[in-house]
Amino acid sequence: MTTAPDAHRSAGRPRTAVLSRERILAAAFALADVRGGDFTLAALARSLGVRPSALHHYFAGKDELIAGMRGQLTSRVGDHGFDTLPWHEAIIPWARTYRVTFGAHPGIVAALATLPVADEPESMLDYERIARAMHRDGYPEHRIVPAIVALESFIIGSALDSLTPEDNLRPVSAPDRTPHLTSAEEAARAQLRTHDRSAATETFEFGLAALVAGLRAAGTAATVSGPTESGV
Amino acid sequence: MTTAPDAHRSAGRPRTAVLSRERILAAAFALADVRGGDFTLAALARSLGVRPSALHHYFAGKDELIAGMRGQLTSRVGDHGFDTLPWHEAIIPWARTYRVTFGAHPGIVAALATLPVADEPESMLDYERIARAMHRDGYPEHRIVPAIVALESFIIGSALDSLTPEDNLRPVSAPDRTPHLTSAEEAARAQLRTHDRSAATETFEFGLAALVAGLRAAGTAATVSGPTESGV
DNA sequence: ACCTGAACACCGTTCAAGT
DNA sequence: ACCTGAACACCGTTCAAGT
Repeated sequence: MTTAPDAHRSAGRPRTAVLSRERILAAAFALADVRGGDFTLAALARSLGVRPSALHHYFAGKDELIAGMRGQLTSRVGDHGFDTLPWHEAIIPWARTYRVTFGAHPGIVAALATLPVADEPESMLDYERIARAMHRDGYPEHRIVPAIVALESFIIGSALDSLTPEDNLRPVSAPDRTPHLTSAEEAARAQLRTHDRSAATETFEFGLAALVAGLRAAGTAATVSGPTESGV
Repeated sequence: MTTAPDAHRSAGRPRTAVLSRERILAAAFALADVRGGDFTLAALARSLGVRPSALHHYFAGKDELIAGMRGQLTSRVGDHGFDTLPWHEAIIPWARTYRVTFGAHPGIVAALATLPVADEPESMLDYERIARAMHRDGYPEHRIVPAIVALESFIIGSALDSLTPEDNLRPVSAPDRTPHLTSAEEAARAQLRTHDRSAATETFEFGLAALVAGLRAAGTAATVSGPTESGV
């Protein structure tokens, strides 16, 4: 929370611009970091010592601001050795970074996940690296995009999961009505103590390894079955 | 959009109650069905021919309303033969239903995914069925909950993905800068024409099969590796 | 008990007015 | 060009007042 450097600034154009896309984005991330804090343009303007209307000079609206944040986050994820490692190895640190990068801003993940990716160059170059590595490693051409999107869905879902209160799935209310779930929960909890990781992170690592292994195997298998759209 | 049966109702208590939790929830789902429509209490009240403040008689606030919707959706998912089929078979139709049930309400998925699951009995009984089946099939006790949560993360992420515009990942802007991604996208698109499914559904089926296969294999493998929390 | 109507403290966005 | 300040059309929530 940056305090206003000059709270009672006079009207009219300042001698030197107090705002910039960079400064606004930085303040926006700082605002999105706080947990329960509602991510509003009013609060953002307040933290910058400025009126809300001033923000519209740099971003057309709230959606464009969030899109800007998303673009900056995507470019932060960066490369993870896709050129030197097999795709199924390089994808692991990439997925980890992706999850913590997006999960680090509780006030905004939902908006980031929901907002249509308006064809960002950053995302495209990110995907291109992965697609190239998978192609090089002989992954079936028509399954490359589905595999990447499936991974992304899991990562986004995991980022959202990491924001829920810790004891989310713990059946406190009626342990006698959910005996198997309760004992499974306890077993998982006991296992957790041997690691330096949260339950959400442990689950993510477990699921990620499983998904990547499954995607790898599917890259060499014959076909995938399932019902038609109209049959659902 | 239900129109008000009596738009200019007089003030004071009506002879017979015009609202109920059931009626409000039904109208809320109808409202959440429309794509771009903002899900507001004002719009909900309007569709019920009632003032916004009247809703607070049945739900403490917007969050409680959404929690009520979530509970109703969860109980709709229901059983899918976990008692008679192996968990890795019964889980497939369960996951499909889960995704379409939550994905059917664009205006609300993000809120559903974000809102902390306040210990709903419906969810707990749902998870109990799965946990019992996995336990019966010899799945390692401490991995049952992580497996379920990983699946749920994938499903939530896929539900969000299914709401984005169709050509989301298609690199329209600079196909020459993303050659591998572009050709992979085209190959996937060609493959898609042979099925009666959307790209999102195809990806979901592919990823689901891979994840379940991976989780199954992890249930018989030795250990899962990964970095510690502090090392991320 | 069940709803209206007014009130409160907010939103995001637009736009004339100042320098 | 860059910001303020007022204005607009909204929000969700509270609460006295009516029947």
